Amino acid sequence: MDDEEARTRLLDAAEARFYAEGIQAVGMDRIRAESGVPLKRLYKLFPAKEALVAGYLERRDRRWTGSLREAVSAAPADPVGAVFDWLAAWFSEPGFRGCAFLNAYGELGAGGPAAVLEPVRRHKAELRTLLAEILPPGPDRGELAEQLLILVEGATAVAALAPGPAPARRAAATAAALLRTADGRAG
Amino acid sequence: MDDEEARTRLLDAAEARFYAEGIQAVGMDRIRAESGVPLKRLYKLFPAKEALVAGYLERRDRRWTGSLREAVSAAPADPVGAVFDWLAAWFSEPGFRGCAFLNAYGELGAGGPAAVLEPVRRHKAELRTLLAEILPPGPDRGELAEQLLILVEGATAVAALAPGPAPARRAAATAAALLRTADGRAG
DNA sequence: TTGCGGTGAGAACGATCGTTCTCTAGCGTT
DNA sequence: AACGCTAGAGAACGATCGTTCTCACCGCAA
Repeated sequence: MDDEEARTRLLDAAEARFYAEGIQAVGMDRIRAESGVPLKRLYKLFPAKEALVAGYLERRDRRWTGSLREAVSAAPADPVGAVFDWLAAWFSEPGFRGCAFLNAYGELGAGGPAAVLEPVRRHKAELRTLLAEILPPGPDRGELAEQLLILVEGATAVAALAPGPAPARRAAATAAALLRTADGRAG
Repeated sequence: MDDEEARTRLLDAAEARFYAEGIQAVGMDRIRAESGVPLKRLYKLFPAKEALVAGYLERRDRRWTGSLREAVSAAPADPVGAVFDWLAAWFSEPGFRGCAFLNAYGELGAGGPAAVLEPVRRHKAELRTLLAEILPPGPDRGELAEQLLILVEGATAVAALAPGPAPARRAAATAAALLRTADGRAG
């Protein structure tokens, strides 16, 4: 097992445990046991738990945002609908437990380590950008993107406590009403 | 200092620290130091940390829901608008850091102690009920309440990372669009 | 064969956690 | 004055945390 594979196994274990049980609730020894990577190597690749948490969030962000971006690209006729379809599938995955980034932020607080807070902020900035990109250009674009963001976050928060596609469907219906109204105002 | 006052001071300290820093990050000794209540009395009033956390969430739920309910009652002409005005004020409070219940749920996970999970679920059920009550009767009432809930949760989640009244204002505008559309469909 | 740098397994360390125990000081009753 | 009860202050306990250290073992250059 080379460093690359060890790194992957560590991040796999970290993501599974941190997301399911919370960050503080999972010790480094659990990561070692679940990944099969010796503690010494763990600390060579991630010099402290903080680095492992940051690595977990950064990799999850790349995968999450990349997957959403793919889904949007695959449906150029209705990118907004694609976002909520994608959310519905995500909410239905076994073990879904809300947004990993908001969970981490809620757990660590605003005074948490910068190496952890920064991926959280970057993740939300990327989501904001993506939502703006799928809206038609116009003076309301930024404002509408912010409103879409609220719908996405709201559906995710509601689904965190009651998993399933329903919150995504409801948010999609709300988004449709919102965009219809905006169209009316614009045209 | 009788038991009643000790209890209040303990819950005050617990709420301040747990909300600001997270539950696992705050030890019982910090609660003792901040409240001025001896450890022995603390454990007499709350036999374990779990009980203190449950007490914190339950009291916060009563205060939070009660305050929102008051604001709604005071504006019978526009109760939905009152909800988002109330949210805007909440988001602007110093130290605002999102929904205490979702933060606790995210931190403790679905496998957390029932004494903690139950107040979280009850809080969300109460909010759902309150939102349904302020909507005009009709076949869409339940569905609209769920959509309002998504807007409330979404605004709260967005404001958690960027405090201020803006997310509440945007959610209010979205709610207005939603209700206008629903009116059109109904009448 | 001898030495050596690096690795794995896991013990060890100091800190901190939730919780309990010890000891003492005060107070009301007789 | 002597007693028993309660409560405060804080030490103590066992567990667990993040992190480091020990030591035996390996592959490989001379």
